[in-house]
Amino acid sequence: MERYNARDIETKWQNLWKEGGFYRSSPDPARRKFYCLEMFPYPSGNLHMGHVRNYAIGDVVARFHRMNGYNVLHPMGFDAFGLPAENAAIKRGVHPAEWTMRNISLMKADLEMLGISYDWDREVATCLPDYYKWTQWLFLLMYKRGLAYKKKAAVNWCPECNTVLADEQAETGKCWRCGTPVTRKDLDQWFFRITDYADRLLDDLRLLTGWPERVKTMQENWIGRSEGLLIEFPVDGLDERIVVFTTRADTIFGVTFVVLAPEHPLLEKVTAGTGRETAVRDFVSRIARSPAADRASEGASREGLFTGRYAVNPLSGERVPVWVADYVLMEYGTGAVMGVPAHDDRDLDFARKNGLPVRVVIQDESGNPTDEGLADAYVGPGTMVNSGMFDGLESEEGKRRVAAYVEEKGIGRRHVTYRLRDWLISRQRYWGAPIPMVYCDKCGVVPVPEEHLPVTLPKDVDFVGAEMSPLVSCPEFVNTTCPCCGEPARRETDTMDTFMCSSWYYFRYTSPRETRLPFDPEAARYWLPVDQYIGGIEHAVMHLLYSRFFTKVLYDAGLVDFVEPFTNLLTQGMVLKDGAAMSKSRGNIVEPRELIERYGADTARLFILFAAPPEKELEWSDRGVEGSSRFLNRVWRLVLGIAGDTAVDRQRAQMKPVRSAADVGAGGAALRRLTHATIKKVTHDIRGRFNFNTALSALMEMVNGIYRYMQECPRGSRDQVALAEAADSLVLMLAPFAPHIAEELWHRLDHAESVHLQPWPVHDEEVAKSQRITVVVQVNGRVRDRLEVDPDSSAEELQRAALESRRVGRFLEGRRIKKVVTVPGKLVSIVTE
RNA sequence: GCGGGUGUGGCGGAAAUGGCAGACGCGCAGGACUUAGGAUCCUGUGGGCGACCGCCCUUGUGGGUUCAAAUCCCACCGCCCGCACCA
Repeated sequence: MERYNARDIETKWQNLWKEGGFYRSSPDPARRKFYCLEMFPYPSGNLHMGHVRNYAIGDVVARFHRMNGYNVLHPMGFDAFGLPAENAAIKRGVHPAEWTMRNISLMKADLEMLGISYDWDREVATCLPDYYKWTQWLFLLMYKRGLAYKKKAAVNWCPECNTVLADEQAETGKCWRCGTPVTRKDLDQWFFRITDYADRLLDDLRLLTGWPERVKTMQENWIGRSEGLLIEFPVDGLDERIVVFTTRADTIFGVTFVVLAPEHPLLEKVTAGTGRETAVRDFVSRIARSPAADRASEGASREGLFTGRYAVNPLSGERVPVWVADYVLMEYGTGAVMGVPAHDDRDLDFARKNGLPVRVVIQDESGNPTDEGLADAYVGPGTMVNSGMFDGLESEEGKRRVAAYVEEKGIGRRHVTYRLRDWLISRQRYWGAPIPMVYCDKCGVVPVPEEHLPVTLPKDVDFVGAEMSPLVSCPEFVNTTCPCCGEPARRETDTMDTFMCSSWYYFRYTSPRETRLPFDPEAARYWLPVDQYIGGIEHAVMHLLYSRFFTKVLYDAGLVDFVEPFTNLLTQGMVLKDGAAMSKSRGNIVEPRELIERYGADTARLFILFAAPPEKELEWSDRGVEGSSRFLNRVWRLVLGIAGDTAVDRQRAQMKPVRSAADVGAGGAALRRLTHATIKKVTHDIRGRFNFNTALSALMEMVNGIYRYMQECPRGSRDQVALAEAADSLVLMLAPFAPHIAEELWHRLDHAESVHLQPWPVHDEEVAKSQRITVVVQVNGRVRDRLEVDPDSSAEELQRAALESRRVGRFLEGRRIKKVVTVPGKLVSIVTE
């Protein structure tokens, strides 16, 4: 028999699919659409296993839906702006554009080699002018809507990448890309007012029923909505008020000090005239120099200094000292906190270090804690004590009453604050979309008019690393004329965060050659939102939050009619080897290209889909790969054997249900049952739950079953109808997983059309149903016998059969039956005394 | 610390709603075919006992609910991930 040669088959079909434009898609209002999207890659030059897994999963989803009659959009492109290209330019002298475009073609070749069903006509690369023109257009949209603004702020700076980072990109005090601890820098930067959308980004998480709970929780925590109270503390001896934010208004009588952040604008004024000016200034500059990561960690020292000034507790009238300390962050709340050491861990730590008093104002039912017996801060709920007119109130009620009181007196108000900060989008790098703004001495900051877009990146620049965008030293780029007055002006030299490019690419795919707008609203209305988005969990906050924000802005601008871009989200697990993520330094990398060259794309895809469910981590196994290869070989030989079995006239069953007993020969009924039960199981596993591993195991069982049938029935007595149906069904169901071998075998089974254009097989419930099923009989919870019965046996019949069983009888001897539970189709459970 | 996840044979992993634990695959053992096989095909494979007839134990640990628990409840332990001075 002809051997299975994966590589030959794969290149053959890939070429034919390409020529036939097989996976091209266009809107068709008459058909249900399905937008299947995988996160597009950064073109680093080579595909890694994580990509393969991502795209293999996506391809099953896309192909499955196509076979189920959906009009499927399945595009691919490249997130092509970014630092590695620029670093390559500095290191090796290659131009970032050249480096990137070469990598794109390399990766595209890898993707094609995998046989993923992309509509390549819709390919986008974010670094091309006809794409980034629209990224710039969207920046202008943000600007017009008052959502883009420039401000000087202390921002995260990565000394390795030589650029600033958004908060989301410096999550643990380290650069998301290179892991270098970030430092603080005061810079004039462009921001997007994502905080204006904080509530909607939070509330609309409820709409995302197709998202993993985990991702929603991460976003919820990141947005960090917190309800509380702003309260003014007048400064003793000055006409100034320190405004603090607190979520624990019920503890206000426990305030024994007030703390300002080192960057607090009032600090200098407060300190002035106290004789402590120098000490405070020295302290502040020392803190400013320390790494941001140190300051932002809980284990840090909590250093502070008395400012020499006092503030007045607006409720108790008590004078409390004003301190400055590193543990208070200017970025959160008001940059000032009221110190309640008895009921806050950090305040207690700080108070103990600095000899400040501690006063308990909340106690539980048993009157704890007390000032004397306080070991740890008591942060739980309780009753207010030592709190004047509020004594005796339960803490939640106390919060409300204090808030009402403060608002009535005009010394504060209820306030909601967020952890989320505005999105810093400036980058001091070359390889990004230029921010389309111009600085004119006369007109100030002026946006580039839409009709002048794109602001093109100049090709000739000096990349030698500096702390400023290489564009600064490119006079042809910088020098321009003011769009308002026509006088000489300077261009903005920072480029945009690449996350901006990736926040809207799924819109562009719907009409990638649109020239009047970033996307054709008509096409977007048909295709969007994305029905299934698939990618890594690492983007849970960054990319996915930004994309949601963009979508909401586009909605507000009337460009789209939905508020969430991704209806269903699947976060695939990592690919591990020897228990750890594949990495160069660890030396545990498996190269997809080598794998494909050795076993073929179908084997590679099959193994990845079989080894673990998509959401879980996948432990790589070279042996497992061999197993998948063996399975495909088994399928190959089986189907070819059936196709070549000309002993009897072959009839195509075409999934028609059995009409009469005459349709089915010896053993044919059992084979048909296997076929239809497998169709049922595989369909269910793919559709609802993406359990590709169990779907594949069902196909393996089916193959085993067909082999058994062949072995049990000699050549002449086989049921050709049932066999043809089995082979057809098997190949059809294999098509989404291993598209090349399925296509080849489909043609070998004498079908003229592509397997990928066939409808997904439908099972017949009657045929799938077993004639006999096993019902277990338990005595006192232990299985004592198994009954082979008709699936429709009634409870009474089952019970009678169970009690008649000799095996069961042995365990019933001398005992009285107390109870019998019968579940038809499942079991009979007998309980004795 | 807070939030989320996870724990099942030698390994990857199965067990829709509580109802035969260990599907499928890998590995291993034995056999068949072979000059040979690391190809292919059969058989066996959680642990223990035992006249292949079976019995007992077993889903991180300890309790509980139930005729029945990997699955539900309570407490604990391990590992993984995210956030982490957020007032």
